[in-house]
Amino acid sequence: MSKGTVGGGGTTMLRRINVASVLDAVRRSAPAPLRVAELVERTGLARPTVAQAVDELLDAGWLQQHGPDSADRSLGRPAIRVSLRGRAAPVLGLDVGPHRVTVGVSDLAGRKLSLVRRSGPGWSAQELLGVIGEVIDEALAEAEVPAEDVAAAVAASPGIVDEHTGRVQLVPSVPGWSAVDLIKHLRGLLDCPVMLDNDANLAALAIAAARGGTGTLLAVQWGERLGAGIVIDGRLHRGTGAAGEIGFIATDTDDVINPEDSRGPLERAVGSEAIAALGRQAALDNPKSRLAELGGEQLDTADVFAAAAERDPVAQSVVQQVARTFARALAPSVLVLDPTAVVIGGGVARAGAVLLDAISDQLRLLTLNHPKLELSALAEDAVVTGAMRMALDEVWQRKLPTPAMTSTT
Amino acid sequence: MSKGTVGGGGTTMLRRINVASVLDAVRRSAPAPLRVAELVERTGLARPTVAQAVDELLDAGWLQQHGPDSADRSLGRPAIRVSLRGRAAPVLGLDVGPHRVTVGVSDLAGRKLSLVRRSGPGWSAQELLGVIGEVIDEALAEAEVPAEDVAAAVAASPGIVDEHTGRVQLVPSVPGWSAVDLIKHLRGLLDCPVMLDNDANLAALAIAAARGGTGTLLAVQWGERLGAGIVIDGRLHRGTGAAGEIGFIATDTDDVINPEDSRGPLERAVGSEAIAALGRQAALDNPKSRLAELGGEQLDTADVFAAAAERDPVAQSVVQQVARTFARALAPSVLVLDPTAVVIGGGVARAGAVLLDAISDQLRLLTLNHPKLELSALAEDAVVTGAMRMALDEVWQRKLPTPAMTSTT
DNA sequence: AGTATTTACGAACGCTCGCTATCTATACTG
DNA sequence: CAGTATAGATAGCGAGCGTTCGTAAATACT
Repeated sequence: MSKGTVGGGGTTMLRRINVASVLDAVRRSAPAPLRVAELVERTGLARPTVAQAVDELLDAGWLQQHGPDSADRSLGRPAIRVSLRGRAAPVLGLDVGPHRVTVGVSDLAGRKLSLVRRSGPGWSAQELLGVIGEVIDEALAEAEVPAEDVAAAVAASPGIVDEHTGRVQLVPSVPGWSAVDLIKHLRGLLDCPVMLDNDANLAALAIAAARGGTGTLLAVQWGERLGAGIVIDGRLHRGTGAAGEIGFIATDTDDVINPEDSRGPLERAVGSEAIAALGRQAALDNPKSRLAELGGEQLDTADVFAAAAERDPVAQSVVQQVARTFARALAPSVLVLDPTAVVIGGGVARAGAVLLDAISDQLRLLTLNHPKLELSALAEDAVVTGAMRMALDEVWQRKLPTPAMTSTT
Repeated sequence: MSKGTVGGGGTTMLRRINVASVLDAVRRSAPAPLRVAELVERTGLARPTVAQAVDELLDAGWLQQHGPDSADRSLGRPAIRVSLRGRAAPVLGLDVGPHRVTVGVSDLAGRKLSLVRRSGPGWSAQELLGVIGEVIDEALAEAEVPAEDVAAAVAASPGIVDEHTGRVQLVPSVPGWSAVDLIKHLRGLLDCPVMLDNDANLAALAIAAARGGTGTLLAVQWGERLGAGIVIDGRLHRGTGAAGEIGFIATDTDDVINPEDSRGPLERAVGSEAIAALGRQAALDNPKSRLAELGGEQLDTADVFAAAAERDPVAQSVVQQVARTFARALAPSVLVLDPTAVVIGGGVARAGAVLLDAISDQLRLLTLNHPKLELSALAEDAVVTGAMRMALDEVWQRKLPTPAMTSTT
């Protein structure tokens, strides 16, 4: 450890700080271009200082110059305006699932340059690696970004991810997936920092970014499996690496976790598969119900919520039971975390208000401060958006304090 | 207009940064005095820079000069050594409870200057204010610190504390306490920044500081009531203000929270009062047990654990039941937070290994990553220590200009 | 159409600060 | 009592920021 926390030094360090300050100000107002005068205002620096910093950043390729805005009809000499040159450091986000691979490319300002999704009927681990490569190529081509320009990449994988080794534990559905070192594979393709994280974590990051502001967010991904991500003041909470694994919460007083089983008690109780099973049983018990009509033999999770929305009492009772189980499982965490909001995403979130209201009613009985309960607005793009978001954060964290290197492109 | 985001500026800002860097280095090695050469090493600055900074800090009273260490027999001219002058900014910590008021005074380096505790048989709100004033005076006198020198004060109160207004909700045992604006009262006495926080939060802060390092800590205070504090990488997690209220976790599938009741389900189930009641019932049912022998009519919580430690099966079964209820209540939060360690403090923590092992066994069945389970080493001083700690953090945060950019999103 | 006004860019000057290098001070060693 | 090793003080240099003044480019007014 050379220097402590506060990076001091000579005047060149001071200039770095000021350049970083200017760059940061531009980033904050992205994608709106800024005039130099505005930068002076926002950074509190003197004009020559800002001008010099802007020159340097233009040279290094971090900023791009705009012509005067024709719509801006103000008095005096028109100001030149600068904005982030997004292509300076495009980032890659991956969402790798057993049946679907999604790759997104985003520029430095957070603009989505491309998004490519490919579905398949359950790949093997080896096939999956091939598909990943193809989809990455496709997404980069569509975004017109050369592979060597990519500044950071983040991949989302289900299961519990070890932040450091990049290894994945507890993965369902893809045989041999935990043996694959996805990070190493991606490093071979990309030659840039590559990180791997839990899909629920990344979805939470995306949702938190979309909501904006500070506070604590508990973002639940509810599909066949259940996971959650926790974002506190914009930063992901990882714990020792397995934070947010709500799928393993016990629902019954006799439940215990079997480490061999890749699914946890709560997932078995209220995962989408379980909801469908409950619906089928209820339909069998009540053959004349709307639920039985709607679903027939291959009754689906969606059918349960559809029937409940039509006020079918049989379906409503199923939803009630699901909501109750879920709320009772989540309530302790809500009490302990006391989040600003709880957002539900994933396949089950399509159920809409029927489920949300039922959960909200139950949760109100079990918590002190009742957090806002919402459905995720990002739908299935949440994970890949969060992956890009994290990659962007990585780039900024590495580039902001030291924008010294002049990467001439 | 403040300086926006990142603190940049002229050379005077640079000097402030460097001075802060030096001060920070001294603080980190407190209470050990440092030679200038060591400061040069640690800060990475040049000697004249450090020397100038040290001069400035000596003038301002933040540092004090030591004579050469007679024990340090090294060659050459002996180095002058400097250390934090703790009296530069002493802080006050208060632990206000219904039956006991504790006030501690700490110097800038974290050394305890005085600790005064006064107990009484349940004060009214008005009496409590008077007692607080007296104990503060006493503690300040013992520490030989004039009241006007106090740089910050933090008070701990049970109940849920609103960080901003300083109002307290859900306070038991002290009639009219929630109507009192303790912060305002203390500001009248002290003329320095005053903050108020939950006692469990502050205890957690103290325990986290004692443990050191990073990671997530869940610190449970287990007495008649149950509360917990969460410390993530040294920083307290507050949520919207009521984080850590584990006492309100439901234990039964039919439990609901009654907002009128100041005690929650878990407190009613395994609070010290409840443990004693369980013990009494078990003793009645098994009059020949060691538990019944030990406890007699006014059987206490301590008796239950003592009998269990002597392997009395009746008492052990009570402990088992308590541990099981507690572990089942806490397990969801452990899954979600995935803490590095869970530390149990408060009166019940005196039970020792008997309880801890039982909880650990239960928790192992219900969680994925099993956190370290420990007893708090700080005993009853935890809360006031945490209060002083938070006051210190406040002082440092205000005094150290921190240009380490906190890139939040 | 010409002039005044407004706004912003650009360059020169002075100031502060930190770094390098040198010199002086002090105590232990032989 | 000289030699040596370590630490503290001092002068010169360079880098960067801030202030001030002059200049360029557009619009508004007469």
